[in-house]
Amino acid sequence: MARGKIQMKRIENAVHRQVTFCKRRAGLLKKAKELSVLCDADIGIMIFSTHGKLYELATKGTMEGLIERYMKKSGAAETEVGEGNPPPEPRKESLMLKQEIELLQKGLSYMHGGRTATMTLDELDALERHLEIWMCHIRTAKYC
Amino acid sequence: MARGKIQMKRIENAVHRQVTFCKRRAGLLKKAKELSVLCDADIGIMIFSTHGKLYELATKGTMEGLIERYMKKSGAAETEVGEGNPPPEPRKESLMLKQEIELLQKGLSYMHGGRTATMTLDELDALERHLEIWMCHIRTAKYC
DNA sequence: AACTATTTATAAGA
DNA sequence: TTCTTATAAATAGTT
Repeated sequence: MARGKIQMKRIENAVHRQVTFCKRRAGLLKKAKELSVLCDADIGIMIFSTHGKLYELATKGTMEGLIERYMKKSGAAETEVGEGNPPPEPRKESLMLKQEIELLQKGLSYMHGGRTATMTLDELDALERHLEIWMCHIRTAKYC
Repeated sequence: MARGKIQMKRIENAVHRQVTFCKRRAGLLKKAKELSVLCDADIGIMIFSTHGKLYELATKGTMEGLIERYMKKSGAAETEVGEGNPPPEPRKESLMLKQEIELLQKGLSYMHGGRTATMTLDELDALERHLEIWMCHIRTAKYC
């Protein structure tokens, strides 16, 4: 964009690439802040460099807050889609789903929280069985 | 930036603001794509308009994938919360739990419903990784 | 890190 | 909304 245009492909020279990364990253974040101020928008940006370093911007609140907002948006869309296509036995299926999710939630909080939840051996067995089945399904789905 | 510069503050005229939002949003996303290509970076952008509409960009994989990566980088809260680790920050922990449950719900409806939900390969991979970790935890819990 | 010649983005107008 | 264009801003190559 100056002293000659450049090809839109990965810059091979590593030094060159690093310099451009710094400059353009600064430019991008500046533009984002401007857009946020001018148009009253909330913007979150995550940039992972080639070597995994993270650069971030959240123009309002924290990135976590924006991520939560994002999850709600995309989650709501999924629920709508799911309800739009009624599967074979909706009532039974949703009941089973609910139970499985309940079990898993308990399992997750057990694992994460450590001491905040307790599970009986029966529940642990049930969860393990479920996990095995789920994993089996996942692997089938992946390779089909 | 043309035909006169503008003040860096919220544009009061609503029509004006909307036009600028469209133009600059497009500009920002273009710049992000360029940075991603030129410098081999992975970038996620979330833009919430004044009225809550979401615009997003993920230059690699899905936004969920980038969010997961973000959580790992920024949070001490790893997916593998071992007994030895100190308790993670409560806010981050609950956010991660929420994300994991959301992922699993999607996975469950995918398996049960068959065609009601679709999952990307990235999401399937993520779910499989989670299931493996969960199963490992379960087995540890059972025999201790 | 600073400097500019150019390219790119865009504010205002049509 | 889309196009045009004068001008502001960003930046590639250089020092």
